[in-house]
Amino acid sequence: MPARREKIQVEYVSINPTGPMHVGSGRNGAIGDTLANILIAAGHDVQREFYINDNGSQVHHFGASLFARYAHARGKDEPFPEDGYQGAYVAEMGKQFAAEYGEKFLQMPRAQAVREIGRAGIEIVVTALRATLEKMNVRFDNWFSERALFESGLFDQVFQSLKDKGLIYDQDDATWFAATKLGLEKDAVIIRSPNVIAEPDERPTYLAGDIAYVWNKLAVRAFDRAIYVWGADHHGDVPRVLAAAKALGLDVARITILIYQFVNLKRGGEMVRMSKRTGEFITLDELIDDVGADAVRFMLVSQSLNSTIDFDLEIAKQQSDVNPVYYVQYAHARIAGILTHAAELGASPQEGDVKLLTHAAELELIREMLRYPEIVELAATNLEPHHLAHYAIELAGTFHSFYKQCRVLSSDPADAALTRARLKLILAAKQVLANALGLIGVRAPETM
RNA sequence: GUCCCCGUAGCGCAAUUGGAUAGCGCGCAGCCCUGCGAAGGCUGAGGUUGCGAGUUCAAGCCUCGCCGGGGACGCCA
Repeated sequence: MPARREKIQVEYVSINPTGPMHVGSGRNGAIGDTLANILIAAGHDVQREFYINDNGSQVHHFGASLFARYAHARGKDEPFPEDGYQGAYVAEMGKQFAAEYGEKFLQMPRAQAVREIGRAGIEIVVTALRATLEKMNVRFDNWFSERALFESGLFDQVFQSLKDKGLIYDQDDATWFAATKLGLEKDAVIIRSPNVIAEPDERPTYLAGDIAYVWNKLAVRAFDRAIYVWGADHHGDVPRVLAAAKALGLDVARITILIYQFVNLKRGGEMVRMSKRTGEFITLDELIDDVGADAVRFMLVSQSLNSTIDFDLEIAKQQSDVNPVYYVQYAHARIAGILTHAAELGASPQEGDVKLLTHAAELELIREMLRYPEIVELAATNLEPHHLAHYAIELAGTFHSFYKQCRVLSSDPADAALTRARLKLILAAKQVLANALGLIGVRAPETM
């Protein structure tokens, strides 16, 4: 148990809901969800959150792309936006909308149509994201809308607060956050110039949302701690958010932004170039269907956040041995098999006397099980989910070794007491394996 | 140019925050199923932890400098 039960929010995935997930987001989900599980196991009060970027320019871009595809599907001539989303899924959605809504979006002013179709599209994508994440056992307690930060007036409030502190200024028609006054190297635009974007509600940059959001987390909702899971490409944003939080009077020690490195997809050693434009794009969904949810999740969570993951499709598919998740699951299923057999024989772990467990392999297994709480605490303290995966492998190995050396079931009545003791032992081992796998979000199967 | 991550056995990765003989999986050379699941167990080969200095009783881990790989430095998300 921790010294103090903290109210912790873990926010993860939070990708733009404008397209399917790729493997990197899968890593984010595996990390975040596992971390949340671990913190709960360590005795904390945890809330899991997905931040939906449903505000501003990305909705516009997505909406404009979708509108164009929709219009085409209705036989109308509509120019496709230059920086639009070219993925086939957008065209597919455009067709769906054409069938479902008919002329509806063509009968309203274009700006309104783009906005409405964009929002409708995002809703559909979010539903799809949710389904993909569910497959991987990645769950959330709350889906938080970025737009709400602006519509509720919270952004205006923190903006004013920064302004009062002299940290906001206008230049080149844009509004800037004076990060240099807080020791950073550059200032950053917080509200874009009208020359760049016409629609007022699309002018706030991501930084604007991030600042309002951190205030919402720590001041409004009063979490003791806010943990973010971000990809390496966002590491440059960290100092700005922290600086802004500090300027608002928040204790930055309550904020932890975890940065994980990229996932490279490979096929037989060759890098698979992921490009939304060219269409050579392997979605997380396809990967899960191909490789299996347990294998994908285990792989993504078993490596330290600091190391880049090379995910080779050939290896992951063809040689399942390469993925130790089966090794661990096999240990669990093996125990389940013995227990089933034991029940058939009428043997029971009831009243098993652990004092009879004196074999070196038995003691080793007990020792390994006793490490579990220590590992959970280590992972919770350091926010390092990968320890659980490695521990699970080691526990499975210890069990397999025990299994070879010590027979559990015996038909000899003279062994009855030892059998009960060993049944008790493996029942415990099964539970610990299931617990470890549960934290990782991987199934603990009774049979394989 | 500045900043972040990585470099550990042929390959993929660990190493409980600086501690004793650096571990695990795959692969490789062998061995073990006429009794509980061989998706398993056992034995063996394979390491100057990228290179060079430094700090320390002690460095894979900390500091500095190189080399190599990846990422970030937008009125993009």
